[in-house]
Amino acid sequence: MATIKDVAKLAKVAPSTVSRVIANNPRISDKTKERVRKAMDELGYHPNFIARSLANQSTQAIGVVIHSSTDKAFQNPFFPEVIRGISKGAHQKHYALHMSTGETEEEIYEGVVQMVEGKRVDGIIVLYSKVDDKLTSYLKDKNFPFVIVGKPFKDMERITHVDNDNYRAAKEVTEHLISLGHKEIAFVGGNLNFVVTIDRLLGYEKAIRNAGLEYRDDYIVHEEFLEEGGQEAVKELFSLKLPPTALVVADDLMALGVLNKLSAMKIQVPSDVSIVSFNNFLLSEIAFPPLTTVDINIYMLGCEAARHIIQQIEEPSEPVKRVIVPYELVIRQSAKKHAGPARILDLEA
Amino acid sequence: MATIKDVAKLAKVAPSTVSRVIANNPRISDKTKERVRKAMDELGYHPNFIARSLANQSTQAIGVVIHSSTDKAFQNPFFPEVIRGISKGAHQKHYALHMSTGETEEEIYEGVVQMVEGKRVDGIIVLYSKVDDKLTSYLKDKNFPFVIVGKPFKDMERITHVDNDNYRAAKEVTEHLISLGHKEIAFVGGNLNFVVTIDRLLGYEKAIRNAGLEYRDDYIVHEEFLEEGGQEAVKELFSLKLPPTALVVADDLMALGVLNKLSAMKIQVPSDVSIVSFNNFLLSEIAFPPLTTVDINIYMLGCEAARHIIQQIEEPSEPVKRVIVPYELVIRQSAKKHAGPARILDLEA
DNA sequence: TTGTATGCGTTATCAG
DNA sequence: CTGATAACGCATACAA
Repeated sequence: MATIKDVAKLAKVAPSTVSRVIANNPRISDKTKERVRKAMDELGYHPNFIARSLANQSTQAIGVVIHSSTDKAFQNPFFPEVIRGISKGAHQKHYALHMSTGETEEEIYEGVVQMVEGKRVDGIIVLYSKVDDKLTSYLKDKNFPFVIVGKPFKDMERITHVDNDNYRAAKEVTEHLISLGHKEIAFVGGNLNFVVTIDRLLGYEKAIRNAGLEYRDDYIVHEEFLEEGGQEAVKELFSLKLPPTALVVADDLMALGVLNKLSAMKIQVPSDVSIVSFNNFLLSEIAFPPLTTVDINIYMLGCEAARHIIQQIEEPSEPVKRVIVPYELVIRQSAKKHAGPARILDLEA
Repeated sequence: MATIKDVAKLAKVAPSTVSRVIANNPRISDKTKERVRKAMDELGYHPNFIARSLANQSTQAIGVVIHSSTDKAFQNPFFPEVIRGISKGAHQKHYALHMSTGETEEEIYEGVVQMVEGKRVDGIIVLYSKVDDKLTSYLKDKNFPFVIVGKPFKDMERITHVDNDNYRAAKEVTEHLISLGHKEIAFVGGNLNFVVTIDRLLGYEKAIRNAGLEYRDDYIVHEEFLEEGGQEAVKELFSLKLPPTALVVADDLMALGVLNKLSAMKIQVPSDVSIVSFNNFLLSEIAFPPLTTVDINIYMLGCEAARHIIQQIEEPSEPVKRVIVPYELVIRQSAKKHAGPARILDLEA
């Protein structure tokens, strides 16, 4: 394989000159540039990235960290979509992606330490945010460039992150349900260790309280995924003396699970119960009924994360930033005006 | 940051000795090993991966190539699941993953060339297989280690690949439908440029012909995704003089789209029409009705791909291999015995 | 069993 | 504008 020296020899210049041609250094005459370039393709020369990285102390690669791959939620389409966004942002600046996953939390932590200490990446994007995360603390202590997709559990003003305003989105979506005449609104969320779940729950609560509705603990359900356990959860929700007429579900995939259980229980959506959820995956459009959902713009989340980590890498003095990606309520057919008993109550009032 | 020299100095040995300790070279006395190790953690030393790569001519990283990220199919859960498998296989052997994506086909091709020529990876896993693929030819010509997930379009016996027997799976699943009494069976597939689509179509055809049923062109529909266009496709299928009573759908996500259109058209699954599909995503279980589908074991597909590319990297004389991952027909509720007019025909016969 | 010297392919510093 | 030369951090052949 041709090296810089071979090119130098063929073009009858010094290796350093070739290096400068690669960098398109303006202090090289056009004539020699020409000559060197000719030699380069004559030899099919491509610079060795590893050698360059060593000399440069920069890899042009950004590390991507995802939570444990054993997690069922891993099959969530959030992942490919955010990667797609990251790729876009990274590609523009000629950065590549580097991943080191593991099964256990400890394994992934070790993997990240390896990539940081081993200098395999210039910066890191953490694709989740959870309570008391060891990794975040490590990165912060090391003062290694990183950004979080989501809201940091702590040190928010000291960690660059890109997030949606999940609190407001949840509030808004709940208010949407309220404006539709619903009063019995339940919340079906995911793992409370993730900050996003907390935010959405809080937004839901705020809307409920603002509207003067009762905030009931038995209307709050948390499930990793709507399989066995979740089945029970939904069943319980609808065996309450006062079952909900509407559901705020934390994620489209979960909403799909809810839809399934409901169908099995002969409960119709949206005529018997309305559902709104989050994320707007491709599948939320092809669900039946198509889901009314909050489009959180996952692609942009990824793209911005990439742009900002690169900014931080290339300009270390860059201040900490909080990037809020806009969301949009996409009205489809899973939520509609409440037309049950509660309405009658309305008329009586 | 501490280097090997600092450790050497502190432990009062030569740098080369430290290097040998890292490699756990048996020719170093336990006593000095001890001393060096102590120095290592005293300094918080971690080897520099880049430097090591340069000296070694090996990066311990494997490149992962996915098809154009603009593709809608990118949101397909196949992706995270196969990555999960790859991670598993790679992690065991201490390999990391490297990705370089692009929007256009040309961009991703260039990205791969960069990672190959730039020596950023030791081998490559190509996560798709399509007709006349430029990339495959390049890798083959370069004689660079790579494996394909799927069946190579050509040079099958000269390219290591891991695949399902999609032909047989499709045949079997079609026969399942036939055994259920269906005679009007349509095929809803994806892009015919992908070998997997071709294989599944062929298996379907074989089963149809074996059973002495008519192979009808108007029963074959191809859609990227069941959005606008697909809506039409399904509609047309069911406006035929003799509409199908069962559908073989090439992918669960598409099946979900079909389910949606059918619901909208008031066609019931499985009472009016049966559906079987492929992949067994998480969502196929939570669809309504839960999908009868072929579990192609995506995780194992990824895991085996990783294992074999690593084998090929570490043992270049390793022969070309064809790895067939088993599939399994998962019977759920989207397909059942045919009980319509065709049955009456049976009785008449 | 350990140390010395050299190379991996670039970039950067300093002369000229 | 261009050429030597020294890093970058580690591995390894050869010596001892």
